[in-house]
Amino acid sequence: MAVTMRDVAAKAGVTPTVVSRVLHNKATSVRVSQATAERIRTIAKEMNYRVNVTARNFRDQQTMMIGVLHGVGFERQRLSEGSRYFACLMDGIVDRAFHYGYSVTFCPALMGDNPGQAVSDGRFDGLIWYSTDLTGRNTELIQNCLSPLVVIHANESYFEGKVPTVICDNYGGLSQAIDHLTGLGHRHIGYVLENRETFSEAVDRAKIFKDILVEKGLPCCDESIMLAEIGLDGLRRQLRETVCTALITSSEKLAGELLHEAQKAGLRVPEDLSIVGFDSTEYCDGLTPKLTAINQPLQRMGSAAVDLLIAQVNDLPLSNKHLVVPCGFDIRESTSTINPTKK
Amino acid sequence: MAVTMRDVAAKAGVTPTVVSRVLHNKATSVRVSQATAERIRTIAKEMNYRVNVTARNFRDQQTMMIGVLHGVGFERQRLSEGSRYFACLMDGIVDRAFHYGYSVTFCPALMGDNPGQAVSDGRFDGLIWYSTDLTGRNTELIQNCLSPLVVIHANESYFEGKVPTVICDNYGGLSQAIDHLTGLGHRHIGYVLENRETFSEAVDRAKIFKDILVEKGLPCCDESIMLAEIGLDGLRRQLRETVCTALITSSEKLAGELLHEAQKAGLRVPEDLSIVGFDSTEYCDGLTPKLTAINQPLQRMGSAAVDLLIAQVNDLPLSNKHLVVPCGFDIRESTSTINPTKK
DNA sequence: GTGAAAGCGCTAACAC
DNA sequence: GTGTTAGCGCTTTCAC
Repeated sequence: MAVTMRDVAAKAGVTPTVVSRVLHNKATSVRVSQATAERIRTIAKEMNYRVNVTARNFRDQQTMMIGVLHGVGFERQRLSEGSRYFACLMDGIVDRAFHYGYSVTFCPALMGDNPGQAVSDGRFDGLIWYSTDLTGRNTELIQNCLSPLVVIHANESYFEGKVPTVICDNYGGLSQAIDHLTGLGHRHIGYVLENRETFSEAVDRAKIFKDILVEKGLPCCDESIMLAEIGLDGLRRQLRETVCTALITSSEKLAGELLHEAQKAGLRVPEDLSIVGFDSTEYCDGLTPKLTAINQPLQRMGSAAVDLLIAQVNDLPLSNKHLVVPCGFDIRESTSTINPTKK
Repeated sequence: MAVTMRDVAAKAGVTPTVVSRVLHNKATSVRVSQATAERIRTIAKEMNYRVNVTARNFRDQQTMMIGVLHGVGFERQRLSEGSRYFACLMDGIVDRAFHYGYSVTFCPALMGDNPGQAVSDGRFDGLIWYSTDLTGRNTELIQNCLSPLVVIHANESYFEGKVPTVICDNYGGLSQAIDHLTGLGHRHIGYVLENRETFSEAVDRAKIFKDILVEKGLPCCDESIMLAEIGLDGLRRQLRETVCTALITSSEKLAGELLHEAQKAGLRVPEDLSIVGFDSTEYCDGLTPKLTAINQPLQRMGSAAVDLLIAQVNDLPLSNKHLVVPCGFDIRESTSTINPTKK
């Protein structure tokens, strides 16, 4: 097997303690003779000794690893297909974790149906929870978790302010989208979200959306909020029958599906219907037409979550443990003025 | 801190050994009285005991983790931008690793400039090396690595057959591309690769490409192989002056850049120039025109690498430790018959 | 300046 | 059926 410190010590005629001091002691007060130190270093090199980081971490009761999870009730997000939501988040998380010298791990126990053990057994110094579902079981898991953690897509009011959170400025993002659409002449604007009440932030955005409509004096009725029934006749019917001339969706993934369904239903986008997505990753550029979208700065949010997490792990003071990151707005091709020939 | 086995044992009036047996022993011959077992289980539950997986793994001298790295001399691949090359590989790796119960880790020590320590210090049970550079320093690193490993993008002949490898069938892939192009009437076909000799497989493909041209009796000259000088006048000059009516690139990333440069140089694709990429991820669908590409089955290659790795880690016999995965060919929009009006 | 001892949490081997 | 011992590799505390 691999050569250990004991082996080096034996060959150098000293104890492991000395070897440890020579090779790993942080600067101050090494108190080993030059000669011994030199000998040990030479021998270590000859024997090709490498410290066993796992053993050290075990002793130090740390792992230098961050775990990533989404809670239960969902499939793991794909990196290779569809929206780049998760890819953006991961790039942001990994960038920042590396900056601090931490690893980032995909763990089957964490991403399975029952992460209860893995979230608390010490195999991760901290966790980043990018949860779309902040109801029932997931709330419970988060609250009972023993490891330091940060939840992305939750705001301060979740978890009674006890758990650090990162979220984008949904109000600001939706406002920009609505202003853009009204600027193009739209007045009947709808919001479409996944037909699952467990998509917590999508639901929150619906509420915010309605508030903004009211504030701006735009028509706001039952029909302003649509639950997507992707792939079903229901959705196409909704699309054909709605009075809305423009729709904002809760995610770019949903916008992509909506776009597809609208086109299958014979609607032209943006001539007959303007669509605005949420997220605005490169995925939007690949759609036809390219998707105009509220820019949720996912990379920055991932990085910010790591900052919050590392501060927690190291007991650093946090001036604010609930981050709200501003949204941008990226105009592409899926929105336009209302076509007077509609219907 | 977290409650340990010792705590449970104390409360139950037994030794940790018994607790370990009751809670974790695999089925057979537990040899603990029903009563004791029940008592221990109850107490463990009450105390909310969770086994410390890190400690167990340390004792077992394993980590259940797979590390991913690309060797030195490159930046870490982005998941969120450009080609989905790395995203596909990762999805394939993670899928299969999870199937075996292994975690997959991005480790800064592994992805930095000097992975020498991390590749061998036991923090990973195995490594997946997706190396574009199989020259000098990286070859050395791979050969001196103490952890089990698999190299993606290397063929049997690298490392004297000692290191397990996964690669796509470059000959088959390039043949399909060339057949497709000749079928459209092209005879002068070029191959474009990154202008870096360290892109080992890109260089290998150039050789294979020329062999195929010769086999099929197509013109093959110095100009058949072009070194990309993306963003420089050089490339545009190459594009304008080449006799080639169709180009095959060593990667979809390069094809994307080439497409861009060609269009900036005033060439229409595919009317004036047909372009075929390599890889064929969703990235190809997002380009304009959509990129026709040789399909390197990256996800399957990632999964296959994990299979090879796990077999190695567990000392299972391997009938073949050099996998060659067949390529597909995806016709999209960037190839067509030769436009007689060219130039 | 160097060494001995102890312990991180767990489990396998070996008593009894 | 249960306990004792020992050790995975490392580092810190304390003694000399």
